[in-house]
Amino acid sequence: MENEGAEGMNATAASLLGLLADCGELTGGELVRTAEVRIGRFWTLTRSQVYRELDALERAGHVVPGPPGPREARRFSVTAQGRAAFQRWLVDDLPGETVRIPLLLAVGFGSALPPGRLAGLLEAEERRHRERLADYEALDAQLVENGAGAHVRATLAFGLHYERAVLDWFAELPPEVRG
Amino acid sequence: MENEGAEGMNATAASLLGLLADCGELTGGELVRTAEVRIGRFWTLTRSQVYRELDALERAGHVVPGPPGPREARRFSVTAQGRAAFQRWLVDDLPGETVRIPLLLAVGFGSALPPGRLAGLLEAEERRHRERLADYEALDAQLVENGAGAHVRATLAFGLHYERAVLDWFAELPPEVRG
DNA sequence: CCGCACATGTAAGACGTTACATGATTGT
DNA sequence: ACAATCATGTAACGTCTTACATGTGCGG
Repeated sequence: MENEGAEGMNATAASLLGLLADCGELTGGELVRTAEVRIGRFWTLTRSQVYRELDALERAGHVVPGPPGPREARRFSVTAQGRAAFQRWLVDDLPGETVRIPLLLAVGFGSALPPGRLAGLLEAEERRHRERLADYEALDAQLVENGAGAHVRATLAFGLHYERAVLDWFAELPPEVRG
Repeated sequence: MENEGAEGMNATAASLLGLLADCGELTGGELVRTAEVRIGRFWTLTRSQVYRELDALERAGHVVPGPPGPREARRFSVTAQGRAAFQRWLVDDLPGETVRIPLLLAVGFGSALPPGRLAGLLEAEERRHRERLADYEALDAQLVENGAGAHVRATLAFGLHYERAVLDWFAELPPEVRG
């Protein structure tokens, strides 16, 4: 009945609880792949983080491992205590967003660049965003067909809005900036 | 004429070179404050990072300190070599954006929440974004009056587009998600 | 002249990333 | 049965964050 560690949980660990609460029993690798689909580019998880946090969550009693399968792979499931901790975390400790955009360094300090250089950077980046938007749109159409839940579609909708905003921004850049 | 360390530069160090190239001589504290104004929420810098990277940049010959002022505070300025390294970094090593949005965890896994809880979270977050947008708009008007450069305004424009996109997304959330 | 508030610089720890060794699986 | 391929788990590293000690200028 120990409630230790409930307060000191970080966002990465919390996201694992959310995934397990939603998807049932998963191994470390499955968690990584599932996260990519469910929250994609706006919530990254690497294997190293997953294993480290699963350890911590197990010690805190928020998850329990099933029997070991091939290659020591254990399926974890969330405990009732873990579920409660996740909900508390969402309400009490939800951190703000972190956004870091190196391209803005190039734009903000672009006046120090030889003319033409910035244009190339912008072009490449714009193409990447265009591709992402197309991917998201295809994925959304697919979700609609499969009758996916509103929550999943809402997270994808964020991606759609984000990519469109970035592309709008590109389109509005004045000629002086393009160099 | 040593060109060591040119390749192993990280994004934080690079941003300092950009700032120094653009603003002349600055101390550590001034760098932190200037960064807040120039690239704001989309490029965060903490004091610890700044001092660590200034050390590295000095060892690499990319910046040189002026005479010590009060409390050992030295004004750094960028060298010709540092300028060149910054430009190379922009073109060759510019990393992709990193975006991490904890709120999307709440939305994506919100079906596991007791009804009503998610609505409160969304409301609070929406208010924050509305305030930020208002701040950006005021700041932009100010920049126009002062006849600021196109590059500075372009970075701020990103913030405007971003905040509007987030608010649009909020507005479009279906009732099922609000719980 | 003294105390308060603030800014500076530093150090320790938490977090995220990258690169590696090892164990399974597929196809031939 | 063997080789090639891929996934898994781990360890080492780099970066970011938080919290602290120290020094400085301002107001009484």
